[in-house]
Amino acid sequence: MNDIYSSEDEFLKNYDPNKYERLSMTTDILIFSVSSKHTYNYRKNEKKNMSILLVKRDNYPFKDKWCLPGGFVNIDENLDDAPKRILKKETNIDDIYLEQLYTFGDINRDPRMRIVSTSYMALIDKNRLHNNLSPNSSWFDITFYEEKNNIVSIILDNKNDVIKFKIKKLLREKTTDRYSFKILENDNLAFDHPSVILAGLERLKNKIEYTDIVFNMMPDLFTLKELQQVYEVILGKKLLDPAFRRIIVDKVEKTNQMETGKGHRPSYLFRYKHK
Amino acid sequence: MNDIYSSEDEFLKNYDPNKYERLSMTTDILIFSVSSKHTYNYRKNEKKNMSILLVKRDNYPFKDKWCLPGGFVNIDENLDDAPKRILKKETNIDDIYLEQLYTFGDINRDPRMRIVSTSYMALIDKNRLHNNLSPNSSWFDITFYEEKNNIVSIILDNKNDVIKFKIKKLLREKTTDRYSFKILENDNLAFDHPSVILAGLERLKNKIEYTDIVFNMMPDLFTLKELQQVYEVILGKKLLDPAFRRIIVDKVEKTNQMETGKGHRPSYLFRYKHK
DNA sequence: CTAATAGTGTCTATTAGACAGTATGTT
DNA sequence: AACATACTGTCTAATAGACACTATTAG
Repeated sequence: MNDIYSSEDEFLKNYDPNKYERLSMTTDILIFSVSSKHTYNYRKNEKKNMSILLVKRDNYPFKDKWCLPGGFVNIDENLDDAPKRILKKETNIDDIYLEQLYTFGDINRDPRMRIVSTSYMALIDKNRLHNNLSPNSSWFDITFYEEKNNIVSIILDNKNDVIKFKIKKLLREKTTDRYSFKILENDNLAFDHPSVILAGLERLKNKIEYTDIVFNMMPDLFTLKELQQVYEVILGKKLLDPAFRRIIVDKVEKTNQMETGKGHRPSYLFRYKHK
Repeated sequence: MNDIYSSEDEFLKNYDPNKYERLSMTTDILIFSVSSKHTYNYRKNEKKNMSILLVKRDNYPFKDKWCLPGGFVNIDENLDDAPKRILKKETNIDDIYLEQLYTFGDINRDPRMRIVSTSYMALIDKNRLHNNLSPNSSWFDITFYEEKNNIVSIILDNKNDVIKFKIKKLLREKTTDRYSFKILENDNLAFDHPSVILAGLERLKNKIEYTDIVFNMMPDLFTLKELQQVYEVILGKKLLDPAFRRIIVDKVEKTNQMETGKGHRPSYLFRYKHK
């Protein structure tokens, strides 16, 4: 086993890449955005919601089920470049916020063969797409709530299909990993993608508190109430106006533009203040 | 490309796993622990420090350099099981805290071939090992400090060898990923392991504030000052005694045992209070 | 005018930071 | 007694939570 070579070059020349059986890698991308639910009272504000882009599979495995956008990592492509390539293909936009989330590598997570998948989370302002989506993809509104016993229910809805699943968060005493999830119920989402989505939602919930990533999902100009609603929907709780404004005030700058056409006092528009 | 099959079974039977060229995966493990530096004044307390276990490579590539313990992921092994197997081999202990850190997958990160590596972070109380280490591995004390311009200097020292490296944290406007690092200087550490170590230190620094993971590095019984010193060395700053005690008091329980043999007032010993 | 929301002032409660004091072992 | 550290009391500063008040628009 420990063959003896006189130099690194010689070693590399003789290296057998098949000493360990090789595997395939894919990447799955959580593309999160914010949606607005229209209300039929002209006075009332729209309701904000999180949404996620899913793709309908037109091929086996999991034919006709929904799944996260993704694909194989090419052999001559940096791991990080795979999600960028797919994101570009899917949205036709280059500069999208993207961060690595977690790598899922259970033996049987893919029925085809051994495939390890590194998931990424992308945040985008949906309006930048101008409905410029590939035909088999669709935005799903996200509703999620935590029941007792560390069970999380997630509902995805694109007005035609509703996808529901439940996941139990496993808290082991020692090898405690945040993303150790067990899928309890799942109808229509392919692979282990329910776990990936939950991992993403938890990352988002966590990072929104100590980073500025929300602004990647906001348009250039927004009201503070809109921003607050995005925080609220991600954190799953109401925030008090004065407290929220105290926290956010250093991150945004007021413009002299205002909303119009609302049946109530109009709000100033703000933009993200890069530091 | 879109072959037509009448069923998922038929599709799987005909699936060609070589449609995409396959690659190898490895895992690298950051095994963190706490060390104590003896002082030659009988009155003074020992100084605590973080330490990390490194292995001297006895084979190419990077022969005779130090690296993180790790190895190839087997084709019939869950991704998470690879670090567990290696950790068991390295320490002969089963129940070690372990969490996935990040997956590094640049094309040329390994001179042998295309290898993607998922790194894990393990936390252990060094005393559980009873110096039961494999002969080519060694604990290195960690010193790190952040210079200006997002440059971090890290020094690893095992009293025989000193390993120094500098890393620049890249903050890109859009695709901002925490672990986008550029290695500026590096003498003696193999592969991209400097980046892996920095990623681990940052994760630790972050998670110590909102989780109880520190206790995985502590012995069963410890003084509050020892615990405080571990916090201080991970966070890189001094903490005030009363403030620290206020925060920690709910997580520990006082025993009726005390230290002995110190040239000053002895401290009560505490243990972690699992909730 | 009214409904609905925007935006602010201020009081209180909680938490964090700072410092000084008292307590207690070994040599 | 002297040293070094353990541990606590308390004051102050900063932050978070709560509520109420004023402001402003479309219809």
